Amino acid sequence: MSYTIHEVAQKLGISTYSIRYYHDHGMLPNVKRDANNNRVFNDVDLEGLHIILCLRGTGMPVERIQHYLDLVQQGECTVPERYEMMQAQQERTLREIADLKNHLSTINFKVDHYAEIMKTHQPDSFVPASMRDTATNQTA
Amino acid sequence: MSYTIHEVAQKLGISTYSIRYYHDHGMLPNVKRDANNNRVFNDVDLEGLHIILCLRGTGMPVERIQHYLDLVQQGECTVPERYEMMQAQQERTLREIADLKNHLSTINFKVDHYAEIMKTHQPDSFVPASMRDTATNQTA
DNA sequence: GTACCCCCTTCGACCTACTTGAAGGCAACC
DNA sequence: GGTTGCCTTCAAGTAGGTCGAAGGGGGTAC
Repeated sequence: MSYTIHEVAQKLGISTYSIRYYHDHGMLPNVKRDANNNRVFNDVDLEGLHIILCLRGTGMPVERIQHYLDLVQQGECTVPERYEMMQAQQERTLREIADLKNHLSTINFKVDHYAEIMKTHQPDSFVPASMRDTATNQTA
Repeated sequence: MSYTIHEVAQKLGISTYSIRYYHDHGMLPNVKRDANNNRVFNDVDLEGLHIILCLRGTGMPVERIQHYLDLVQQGECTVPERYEMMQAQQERTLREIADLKNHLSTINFKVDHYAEIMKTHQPDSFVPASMRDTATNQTA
C-alpha cells in the first residue's frame, strides 16, 4: 500500500507540515517520490512515523530520534545502544507520568474546591463577566 | 517569609530565567521589589508559582494561565469559569496520561525485544560503534 | 576609598519543534 | 486554456523558554 502525505496525516492525526518536517530532517529516509516529486509513503514509512510520534510524544528531542533511526538502519550490532536509549526513555516516561499524576491531584483538588463553593452559594450570587471588573478579593 | 529569585528557583527546581519570564508576563503580579529593584518573593508568590508550574506542566498555554490568575484576582464571582477551566485541564491531563501510557507500552515492547536479542546473541557479536559504518540490515 | 566579587537588573538574541505563508509547478476538469 | 487544487520549496513566524552582554549596587579586604 502507498499513501499521499495527506492520507498519512489523516491516518496518524498530525499535520502535513509535521510530516514534511520529519522527512526534511532525515527521519523518514526511505520515503519515495512520484513523477511529480510528491512524497509517496508505504507501510514501513508509516511504521517509522509511528515510532517517531511515540518518541516525540514522550519528549525525545528530534536529534536523538534521528540518531536512534540511524542505529536501526545500521543493523543488529547497534542493539545494545538502542536498548539503552529505550530504557532511558522508559524511565523518563515513567517519571513524566508520575509528574502528571501529581499535577492532576492538584487540579482535582481545585475542581472539588470550586464545586464545593458553587454548591454552597445561590446560583445568582455569581456576577456575570461584564460586571466583575472591580472585585478585589482573592480565593485561589 | 521572603525569598530571592535564586532561593525560589532552587526551592522549585526551575531556572531564574523561567521565573523572570513568568513575572515579566504578568503571572506573578504581587511580587515586590526591594530598594535595589530586586524581586522579593513571599509564600503567596510561591503558591502562585506552584500553580503556574502545575498548569504549564499539564500543557496549559501561558496566555490561559494569565487569564486563570486574573480570574483568581477578581474574586469569588469567577468561580464558575475557573471551575470549567480546571475541569477542562483535568480531562486534558487524563488524556495525556493515557497517551503516555500507550507510548510507554510501545517503548516497553522495544526494551523487551532488544533484551531478547541481546540474550540470544554472544556478547562479542556486537560490533563497537567505531566499526559499524557499513552495516545495512534493518531490525527496528 | 577603591578593588573585587557576587548577585541582581534589563534587553535582546538564540533555541527547538513545529506552523504558516508566499510563490510557483503539475494535473485534471470544464 | 483557464481555474481549481494539491503538491513543492524556502523563508518567516510562534511559543516558551534559555542565555549572554552590559551595567548597577552592596559588602568585604586591604
